[in-house]
Amino acid sequence: MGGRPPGTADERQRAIRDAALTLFAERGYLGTGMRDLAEHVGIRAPSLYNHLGAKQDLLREVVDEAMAELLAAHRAALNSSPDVVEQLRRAMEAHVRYHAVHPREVAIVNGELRHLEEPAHTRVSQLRNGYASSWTELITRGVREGRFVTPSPALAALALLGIGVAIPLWFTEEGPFSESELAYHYGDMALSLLNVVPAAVRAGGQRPDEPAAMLPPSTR
Amino acid sequence: MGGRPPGTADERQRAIRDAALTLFAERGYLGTGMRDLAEHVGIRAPSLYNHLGAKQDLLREVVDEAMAELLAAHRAALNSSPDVVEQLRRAMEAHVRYHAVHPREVAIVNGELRHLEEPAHTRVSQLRNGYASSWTELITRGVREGRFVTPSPALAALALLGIGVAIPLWFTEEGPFSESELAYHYGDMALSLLNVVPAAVRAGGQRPDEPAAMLPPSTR
DNA sequence: CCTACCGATCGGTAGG
DNA sequence: CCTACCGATCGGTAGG
Repeated sequence: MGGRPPGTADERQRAIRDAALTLFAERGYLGTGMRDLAEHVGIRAPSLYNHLGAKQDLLREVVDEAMAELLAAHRAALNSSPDVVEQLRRAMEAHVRYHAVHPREVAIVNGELRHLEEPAHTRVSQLRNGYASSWTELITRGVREGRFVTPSPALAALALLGIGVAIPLWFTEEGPFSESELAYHYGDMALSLLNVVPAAVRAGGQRPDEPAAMLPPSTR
Repeated sequence: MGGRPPGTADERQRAIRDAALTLFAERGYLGTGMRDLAEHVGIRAPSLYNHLGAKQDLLREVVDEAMAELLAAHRAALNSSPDVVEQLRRAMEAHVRYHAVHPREVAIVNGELRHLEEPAHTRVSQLRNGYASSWTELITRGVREGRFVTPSPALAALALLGIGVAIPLWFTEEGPFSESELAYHYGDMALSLLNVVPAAVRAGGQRPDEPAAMLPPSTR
């Protein structure tokens, strides 16, 4: 059975996956050798092939898991409330929280996707496009309901997505903000960017597309 | 003197630089071989070394030029007006415009910087940090003057930077927006995100940190 | 899990 | 500008 440092085959596989996450994020997919990966885990390179079929499998598994978790958090945010403003806030918090908590996954999904072979590349690209479309649809609905004021829901969606995407780029050297501070403040910023019209104002009978009193920076 | 397809040595050097820009952006620094570069230019790989010292030189030159142009556009925006709101708008427009017009340079600066060797890596990293600091200082000044309302100038700065950084990521397949539309709309969004207080409201004697009437989406 | 090793490809040089 | 070629390193396999 298993030796001492190794542990079970399952633990090994998780250790390899974690090493891939760290090294692919730090050095890139092409910049990471199987020998680097093996050394990180404490074995020799050929032994890795007892746990995986090819280097490419590691990239695919890491990217698949990352996309699944991001999309699950997004769906949960959308299901958390019937109110479009609250949905937007929670979706932004989930987006920011994911990017802050999973910098390695984000770096890989945003930077190494081109090294993902077909058919996985096309499949993951469609998931990403679907994510962006969901944001555009959410904002479009908010505009239709008179709660958001923005000239282009698609551009606003890309702006909000970009805010999250950049987090790991600028926070490589452990910044001064916690994950929750980031989520909270960026949630507010998303509402500011969309010029949110408070429900009370709408109910008060003002025309929705008229400039309305601004929310204070924090609504909690 | 020069043959026909080649042209002058200077034209060759520019052609090589342009091929590096395209290929480093598309396939990454490590994913681009000297043979790929040579083929793109129409010569054999060893002949490249009549025009450059090493592959690394190409990366350094591309990154240096990109940073210089971005920073020059940023300084021009800051010098365009004494008004902090106008400075912010123009800085955002310059930021967005650069990222929309130079997707290859942006992809390389944001994705391949880790392959830049010292001392260039440290030097360029400092330029980037200086750029981010300039944004934070601009927003801090706007808050101090009562023109912006935001709980953290640093986080707001990172958000605005992120909006630009993501543009080439999501616009790989030629989107439906022009460079000028992007700059214009994102300029507005930046002002919304910062809860801009119009100069007229300030002059009217309201307390600067009190929630004020919101600007309409476009101020032009 | 290891050692030994393979064919391919890499950046770059020699020499003209 | 070319052909010929070098040493190093790559992902992966053989065989136990």
